[in-house]
Amino acid sequence: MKYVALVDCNSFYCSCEKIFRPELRNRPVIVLSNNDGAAIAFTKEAKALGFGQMCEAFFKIRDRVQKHNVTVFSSNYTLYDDISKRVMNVLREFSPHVEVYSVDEAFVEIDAGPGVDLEALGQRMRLEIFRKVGMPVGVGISRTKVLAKVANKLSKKHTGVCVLVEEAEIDRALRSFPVRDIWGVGARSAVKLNLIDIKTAYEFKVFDNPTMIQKLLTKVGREIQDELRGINCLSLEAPEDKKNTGNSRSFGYDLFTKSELREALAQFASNAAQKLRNQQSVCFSMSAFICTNPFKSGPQYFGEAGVRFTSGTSDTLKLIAGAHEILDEIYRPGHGYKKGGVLLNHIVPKNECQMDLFTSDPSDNGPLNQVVDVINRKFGPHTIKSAACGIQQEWKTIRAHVSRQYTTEWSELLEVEL
DNA sequence: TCTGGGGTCCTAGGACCC
DNA sequence: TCTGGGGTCCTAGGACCC
Repeated sequence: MKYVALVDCNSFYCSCEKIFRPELRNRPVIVLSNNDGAAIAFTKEAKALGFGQMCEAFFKIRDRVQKHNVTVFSSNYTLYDDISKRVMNVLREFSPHVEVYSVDEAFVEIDAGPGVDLEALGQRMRLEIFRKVGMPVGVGISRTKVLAKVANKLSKKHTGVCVLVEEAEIDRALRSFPVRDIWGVGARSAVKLNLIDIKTAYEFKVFDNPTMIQKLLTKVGREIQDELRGINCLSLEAPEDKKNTGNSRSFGYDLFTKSELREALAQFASNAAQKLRNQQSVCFSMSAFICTNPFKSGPQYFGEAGVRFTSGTSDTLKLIAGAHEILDEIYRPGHGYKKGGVLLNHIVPKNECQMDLFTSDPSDNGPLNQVVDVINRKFGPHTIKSAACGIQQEWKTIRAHVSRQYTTEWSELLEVEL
């Protein structure tokens, strides 16, 4: 019999920070977004103090944070990515079929004979992950992905593991489970369902009018309904190459000059190009945008445009040139720009790339990009880069409370006093 | 002063083809 | 007054996820 487990890390970003700061055990911790702008992750101790509203502006809660002596971190994605990889590797010891769904959660296919104690299996997963990585997780086990998500949510209230396999126990759980909390049912869909008097997951499960569900929630909604009934519609997926990718950031302060924006967009284009090369792909078009700060009063501006390439490319220099071409088109003097970004579209694997009639080699600047990648992999990102990205990068994101690269930089390893 | 970043999928409608 | 029928591809927009 096949089951699916959803394993997700508790307060993932905060828990990553706490691994290396044992004195913070049972203490309130908050992690901030890029630019230290908003609070995005909270430990349960922080939530108990009344924090926990996702994306709340940091400046609005700063006083309360100090008053309650909450420890604050800037986000340290290098660290979080590395811890994430370690957690996923432990899960692979339990099953060959692991779908990494996000940085902090994964679906695990479990092939278990009758009589296997799923509860005990879930507990073993928790223990192993905590022992090997130091990360607390919750485990939900059921028959479909959607049900495993439900079980996972309930696991937080229990012992960290929740198994929903028997029809009767599934129904009991669904009866007190709001539709809005179902994976895939967002705010909009929940309103539509409430309007036809469907408030709980159980009412959704037994609502027998597929045409109506199709009309209200499209095919997506119908599949969720089937999954609630124990019918597998969403199988575990192998990781696929990204179909779109990009890089965007808020700036540390408002940018007014074109030259600053040129630097920033060059950096975003470089980062995006790097992602593309990491997955052995090329893109045929790109777009870029710059915009003003929507939280400020006064005239707003959002400028966006795109360029196409006659042949697929993942060349940093070509993408930087593309970003600059777009900037010439969309830049309007006089505005203070708060954010910008670069998006790469029409991505295909390099070896399936259609060549154009006039270019003999699709890997433009191939050797140059290759050697740049090798150097940066060995000596750290940004060791070598295009001068267009600037040296000082004054526009860069503010990270006043960032922790060390404990696991990815020799110079920042944890020191232990004996 | 200060307000995140990066994705996926589905559908409707327009452009275009014969 | 009356103006074909059948198809594909692309894009924008909506909704959702973490």
